[in-house]
Amino acid sequence: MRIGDLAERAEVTQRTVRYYESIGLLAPGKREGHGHHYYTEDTLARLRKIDQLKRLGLSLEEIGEVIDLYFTDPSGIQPKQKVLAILRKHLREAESKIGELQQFRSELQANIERFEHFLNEAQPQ
Amino acid sequence: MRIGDLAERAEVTQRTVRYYESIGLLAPGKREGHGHHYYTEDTLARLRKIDQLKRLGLSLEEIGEVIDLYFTDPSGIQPKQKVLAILRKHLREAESKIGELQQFRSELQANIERFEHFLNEAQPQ
DNA sequence: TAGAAACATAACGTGAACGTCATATTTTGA
DNA sequence: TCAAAATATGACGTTCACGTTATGTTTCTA
Repeated sequence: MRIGDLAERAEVTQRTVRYYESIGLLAPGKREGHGHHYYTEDTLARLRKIDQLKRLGLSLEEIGEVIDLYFTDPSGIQPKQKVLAILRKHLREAESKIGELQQFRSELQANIERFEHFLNEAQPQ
Repeated sequence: MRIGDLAERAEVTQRTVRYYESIGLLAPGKREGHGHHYYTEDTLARLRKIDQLKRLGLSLEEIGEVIDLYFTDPSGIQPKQKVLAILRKHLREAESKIGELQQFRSELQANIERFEHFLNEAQPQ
């Protein structure tokens, strides 16, 4: 199939397909000479796997580190272990961000109180 | 004074001064003809006020919305009220982000458990 | 009155994942 | 066979606050 069909079936834009090709996430479709690119069902499966991993919150770079395993490890264990490690890292990062935001929030609250206090002094009543 | 002194006393780079001028946060220093720009203590005070507001977490755009009040309202009440409104908005945004991150964290935890479960089934022992 | 120091201005780079033209070529359908 | 549809390729835009060259001009100092 050509890029139009591929993109439609994968529910992405043609731009996305080309972008993935440009960053090496997807092999460019084969072609004869300088004509159009032709893709197979394998490319479609790969695009769908990419989307699935994106929905888990992986970046394209992280997806690039695991995607090949999905198509080389027949047991499916290796890719899942790697994804698991990435998810655990994300969990740590999320918890760290939550902590930072909570810190930021309490600083904000303190500053708000300072301003409120000042304005109450300046404008009694 | 010229930009070198100004930047040094304000503890910013010359690039920062010029950037602020380019986005209208700072009036360009006066000059005669095509020579150098000359600044006064007022500019220095303005840069210090900008820095102070940055440390409260305001973006340059938000600072642009309040900075003039600091130099036109002698009571200082108006700018503080506006900053207070912005800080309250930041507080709401921070709380919202915390909520989203907590949601994200629990989704991550659920996914991690799924993966762990699968891997335990596949590789008993 | 040079050479040095300071300054002015322009322009690209940073990060992620594409969106959105613009232009040129290929393939298809009548 | 010729126009229309699809595709290929390139390049700029998006967010924020500047950092970092690069090149040319002005001011200062010995």
